[in-house]
Amino acid sequence: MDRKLETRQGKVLPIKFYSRATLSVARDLLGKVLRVRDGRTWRSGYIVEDEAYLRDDPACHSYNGLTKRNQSMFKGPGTAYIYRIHQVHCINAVTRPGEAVLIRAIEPIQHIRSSTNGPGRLCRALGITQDKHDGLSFVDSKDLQIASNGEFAKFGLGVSARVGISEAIDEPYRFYVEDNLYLSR
DNA sequence: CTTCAGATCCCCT
DNA sequence: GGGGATCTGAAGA
Repeated sequence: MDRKLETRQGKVLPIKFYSRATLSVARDLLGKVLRVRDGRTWRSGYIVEDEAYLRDDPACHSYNGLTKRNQSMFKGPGTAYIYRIHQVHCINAVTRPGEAVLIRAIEPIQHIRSSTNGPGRLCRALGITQDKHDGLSFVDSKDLQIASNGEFAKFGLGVSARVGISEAIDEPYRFYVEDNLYLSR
């Protein structure tokens, strides 16, 4: 990997970053680097769209408590929660117990070969699967990380209702980088 | 441009 | 047995 790309990788976010109010974490994840190991290098992109899911939130997978599927949501701040829906994988960053941020779109940085606008598509582009990555820690894992490199340009913060849910459909818990070219839809 | 059905299977009730 | 934090392609306005 050349030096310029090395620099662009940035520093892994500490567990402290995730141990905060989920809405704050969702806002602050915009512009951070999501990366997945691909041999000697990374597949990576800037997070440009995400959604918060809270504990007392009918749209949240943990709303009815701990189950087999959502157990990663209770493994602590900075855990990756990956679930499948309709043959597609989606990735979340866990914050407080039972709360998480769904990553919905990334702007490609490195080794991205297919579209990344949408939670299912970005997981496919990065090679993220439930089998390989569910329950890993973004803080400790050598294969799955979120980092800050300080290079993402200043941006306007967009806020809207969440996408694709049938409960709590009006809550303004979706955050995105205004005018970014890689948003979903 | 927008809406809508279908795919397809794992998880939960 | 029913539905889903999705995606795609087809049809309509």
